[in-house]
Formats: sequence, C-alpha cells, structure tokens
Amino acid sequence: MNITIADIAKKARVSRMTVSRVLNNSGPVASDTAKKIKSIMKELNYHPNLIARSLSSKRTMTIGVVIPKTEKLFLDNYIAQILSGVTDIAQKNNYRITLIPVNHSNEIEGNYLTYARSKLFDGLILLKTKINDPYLPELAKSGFPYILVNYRMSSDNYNFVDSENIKGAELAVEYLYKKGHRKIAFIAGSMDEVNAKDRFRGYRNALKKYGLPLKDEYIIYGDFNKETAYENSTKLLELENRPTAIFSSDDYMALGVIEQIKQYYLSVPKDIAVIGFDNIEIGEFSKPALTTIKQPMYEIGKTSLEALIELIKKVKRNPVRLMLKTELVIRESA
Amino acid sequence: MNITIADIAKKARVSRMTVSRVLNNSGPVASDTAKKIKSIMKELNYHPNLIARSLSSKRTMTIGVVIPKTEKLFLDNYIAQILSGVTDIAQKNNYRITLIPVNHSNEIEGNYLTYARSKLFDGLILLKTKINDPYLPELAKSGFPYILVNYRMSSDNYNFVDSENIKGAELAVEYLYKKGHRKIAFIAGSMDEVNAKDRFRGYRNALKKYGLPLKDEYIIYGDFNKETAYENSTKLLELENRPTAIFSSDDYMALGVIEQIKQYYLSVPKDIAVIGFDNIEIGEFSKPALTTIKQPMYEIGKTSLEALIELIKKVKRNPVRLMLKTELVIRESA
DNA sequence: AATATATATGTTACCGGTAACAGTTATCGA
DNA sequence: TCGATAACTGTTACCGGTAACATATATATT
Repeated sequence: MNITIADIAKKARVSRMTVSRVLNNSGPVASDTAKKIKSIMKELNYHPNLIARSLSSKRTMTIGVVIPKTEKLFLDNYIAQILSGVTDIAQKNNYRITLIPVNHSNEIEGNYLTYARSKLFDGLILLKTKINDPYLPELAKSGFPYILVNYRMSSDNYNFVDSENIKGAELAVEYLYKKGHRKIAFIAGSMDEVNAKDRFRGYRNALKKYGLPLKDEYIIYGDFNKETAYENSTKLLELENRPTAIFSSDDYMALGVIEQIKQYYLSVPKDIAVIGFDNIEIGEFSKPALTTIKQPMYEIGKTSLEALIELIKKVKRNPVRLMLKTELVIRESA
Repeated sequence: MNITIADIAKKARVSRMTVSRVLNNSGPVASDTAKKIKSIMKELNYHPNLIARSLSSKRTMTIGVVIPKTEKLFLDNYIAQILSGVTDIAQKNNYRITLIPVNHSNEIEGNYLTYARSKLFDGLILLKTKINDPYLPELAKSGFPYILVNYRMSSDNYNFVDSENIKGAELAVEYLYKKGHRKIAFIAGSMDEVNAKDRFRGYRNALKKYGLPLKDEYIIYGDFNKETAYENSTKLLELENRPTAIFSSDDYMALGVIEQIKQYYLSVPKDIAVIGFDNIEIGEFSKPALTTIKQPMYEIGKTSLEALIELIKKVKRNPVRLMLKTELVIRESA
C-alpha cells in the first residue's frame, strides 16, 4: 500500500492542499499545523509521487540530453566532458538529466520532437546535431526550451552554445605556418556537422591569409573517427609531395593519423607535425603528446544548461547565441 | 493548446479507450477504426503525454542510475565505461536512463530511497556504493528492483554484479612475484568500498601464498584518487627498505604513483614496477603504458542492466549475484 | 470600531492517460 | 439455429498530486 497525500491529510485532519503546501513550502501554513503534518509524514514514511506532481504542475525538473545513438557513448571523451558540465549545473539547480539516444534515420518514432512533446522534460540539450536535421525547424518553432551544443547558425534564430571553431582552426594553421610549415594537410570531420564545416573554413581562411594554395590532395575525410582517419591518411602519406604538417579536425582522428604515420616509419613531429582539435583527455598521455586546439567542452556543457534553465524560467528569451573561446595547447606532436 | 487522447477520440467518434488501444497495440481494434484514428493522430500532430501514461500505468520505462556526487562525473573513466554498458542495454530495451547524483551526507532529502519511492523509475542501478550505506537495508527490504554495481556481500541477500576483485588482486601480486619481486607494496583505495577491501584481501592472500611478510609500511592509502596517491606514495619512496614493486588498487592511483616515482628520478619498471587495476582508457597511452588488472567495466554495466530488467519484469527473483572475470593486461609498467 | 490586510485553510476542478470490467456484435461449430 | 467464443468498443473509476479561487479568522491601521 502506498501512502499518499490524502492519508497524511486525513490523519492530520486537514485538507490535502495544506499537506501539499507543507511539502512545497508554498503558501502560508501555521507552524503547529506544519509540525504536525511533518511528523505524520515521517511516521508513515511518506514520499511524494513525483509523477503525479509533474502531471499536475507541468514541471518535471528533468532535462533531456539528446545524443546520436552510438555504441559506447561515454567513451567519447567529447561527450563525457560536455556531460560533465551539464550534470554539474543540473545538480546545482536540482534538475535531473535523462539521456535520449536517437537515430538519425527517418523514423518518426523515437525522434526528439516526440520527447519535446512528451512532457517528460522541461527542456532539451542537443549534442552532435546534423546540419540538415529534419526536426530542428519544428523544434525551434514549437517554443519548447532547447539549446544546441556546438551548432552555430548565422541565418536562423536557433539557440546554441558553440566555440569559436573557425578562429581555432585558423590558430592551428597559423601555428604550423609559423613553425615553418608550408605543406599543410587537413583531415575533415563529418561534413554534416556545423563544427566540421567551420574548422574547414578556418583552415581555408588561414591558407589564404598566408598565401598558401588550397590543394584537393591535401584534404581527406575522417568522419570524426579514429579508425577512418587511420585508413584514409595513407592517401596523404603516399603522396609524391607529402605534407610536412597535418591539421586534424579532432583529436581522435589526429591519434589515428599519428598511428598511421608510425606505420610508415616516419616520426612525429620531425617528419610530419600533427595538430588536433578538442583537447581530449588522452591527448596529454599519447606518444607524442598531442598539440591541439582546446575547446572548453566542460564549460560548453555548463553554459548550455545555464542558458537552458534561463529559457525555462523565462529569464531569458530566444535566441540564445553564445560563443566560447578556443586556444592553442602546445605539446609534442607539432 | 495541447492535443490529447480525448480530442482524437472525439474527432474519430470513438471512446478514449479505443484510441489508447491503438496507441499501445493493446487489445483488439478493427483495422478501419485503427486506420482512421492513426490518420487523425497524424493530422492533429498528436504526441502522448508520457507523464500521464506513467501515472496511470505505473511504469516509466526509466532507470535511475545513482552515482555519488563528484565534480566532473564523466571524466572518471570507470563511470564512463559502466554507463556505456548500461546505456547500450537501455537503448535495446527502450528504457531511458536518468542520472541521480547523491551525497553521502546524512541528508534525508536527496537520498536514493526517496527516488525509489518517487515512482519516477522502474528500477535503480547503484554505483560506488559504500559498505556502510545507511539506506541499503531499507532498499533491499522494500522490494523495489535494484542492482548494486561492483558491490559484493556474502552475508546478505543483496542484488549485485561485481567482478572478481580478490582473484584479480591475487593475479597482480602473483605476476609481480613471478617477475622476481619480493618487496611488493600496496596502494589501498577507499576502504569504505567493498572493492577496495577485496583488492586488499587479494593482496594479503597472495603474500601469504608466497610466504611474503605483510608489512604495514608497505601499505598506503590513496582513496581511489590520483592526487592523494601521488602525495602519499612519497612514504613508500622514502623508505630505507624501498619496495621494488607497487600494486595499486586502481589505475588512477597507479598513474599518480608513477608520476611521483618520476619525481624521485627513478624509473618504471626498472627501479620500481607498478601495476594497476581497472584498465582505464588512458592506461594504454600513458608513459610507460600501464600494466593492470582488467575488470570488464563495460560488461559489468551491460550485465547489471540486463539483470535489473529481468527483476523488473519478474523473470528473475532476488537475489541476483553475478561475478565477472578479471584478467591481467601486461604492458610496460610492470 | 470599522476597514483593510495578512494569515491560515478549504473546495473544486483538472492534469491525460490506463486498468478492469461490461456490453455488443460478429463468427463459428455442432 | 442456437449457444459459445472471439472481436470490438464503451463505461467507470482511479493514478496522486497542484492551480486557482474562495472563505474564515487574526492582526494592523486609522
């Protein structure tokens, strides 16, 4: 048998509403009454039914975090760091975090719009959203509170928290240039993500700035995936006119490339310098330690949820557009 | 305005119940009726209110994962790997995962019992539970489905999924012994966790087996924390009779110890061999690469949720007691 | 003392579903 | 052709809270 607010009310000879007031510290209750009610709640070991509360109050104190379905989700250090920031802020504000893995297939069921309308969440945080995501326009129109993480849109009025990917990529190439490199290759990420495009843009910007040619053969695609980068980087290494430096759109791909370079008995950074992007945890420990562009993933997570909570509480209004700084972290690989 | 089941029912000139049946594929509905209802649902862009459904059906399809509150939760690779396993199984079974960070203070509010009774979750997975956790007996009595991860209790009838920590620790010491080491020190974890005690037990067992003395001065405490291990390991390194090998209860502490050893201008493994426990991701990349006892964290996560789901569905009954194997991973540090 | 105001409590209605049971009609077997 | 069974649909009640408004009493104000 479950103890409900009605049981408490009956035993205390008050209305359910008074019990509810004690429970939520909402509205005035005489201190004697409150004391009595509290002691009865303890005596009967009462715990509120939060589902019932949510149905009535239309608040769940729960944030949904939408993440593209992949195996071994948390082993992606990018996601782990973002989530660390998100959960820290959630704790401080008494929100719970629920994970919503979604496919990018065209299924109607299981897409995050269903969740936005499910009343399960007060707001959504979206990670790794694709550029042409079909549900995004409707989400934006719906008025439901949400924040896109690492997704920048100049034209539309989407809410996002991003880091300065273009500038970061420019920094990377600039650093290589100043180290004397003139043959700088690029490993692109998944070009259906805004990030990946921005980093490519930064690469092109920097080449232009320093008067270096943009060569197709110096550009390969790694899909933000270590293994793919490992495979495809052979193309670069087999080139007659081999690059002396490689800028990789993310650290995992950089690690893959370095692994491949070792297969060719070449040395990093002596024969080929490699610079990554993100600053994942193992970059510090890999051999050689990874030089990279740090984007503040933990802070992105924190900032995203902070902004989302303000949207939920209507402290702030759409659109939210925040850009965090990227910076160069020099280690050994370049 | 929100579209509800009543709106659909009205428009389709059927009862709400019939709509509900279509929604859940429960009970028979004439195919014409179903078709009509479905098309109206699409037309009106209906999405079910899952909170209302949960209140009525007493199911939430959500699992709570209880984790002790720490900053940067996911940067702990142990937790990340466990969660990876848990979320993978959750996806396959259409369960959602909600994170419940809790303090170990004596607060009544915010402990997981409140959540077990909140109706928010169909079951709980508990990580890093302390030996003397005050709420555990009540949880076990309550009949609410739960699984303790990495928590073994011989005496009581708790549900747990653990790995063979004692055997793993024995393996570690055995390996060191066979490498010729006779002066083997031990870094203990948080002794309020079952794991830590078991690993200590394994260490003692192995010493005994090989006729080595158990010396107090060879045992230091690192609290499963890299920094603490770094600090405290000086005690070992300053000993007159310095150990030639160190078995650390977890990898993070092992990394801390190695860092300290470097401060003393000693070499790993030549001067001092170090072996860890867990097999965290960066162990493979650290210098020297970490020799360690692997516990199958990802599998532990999977197995835990699989077992929990069986408890929820009453396929299985309490107690659940599962032990997964540990194994030696030889790299460079020992 | 009359009125305004704050404090304390109660009443009513509703949040949006589903379980359990009860009919009604269609189908089938003997 | 009748009764049994299956297929389909409906009715009623309830899940356990809170919002919004109403009322009653106590206190302050002039």
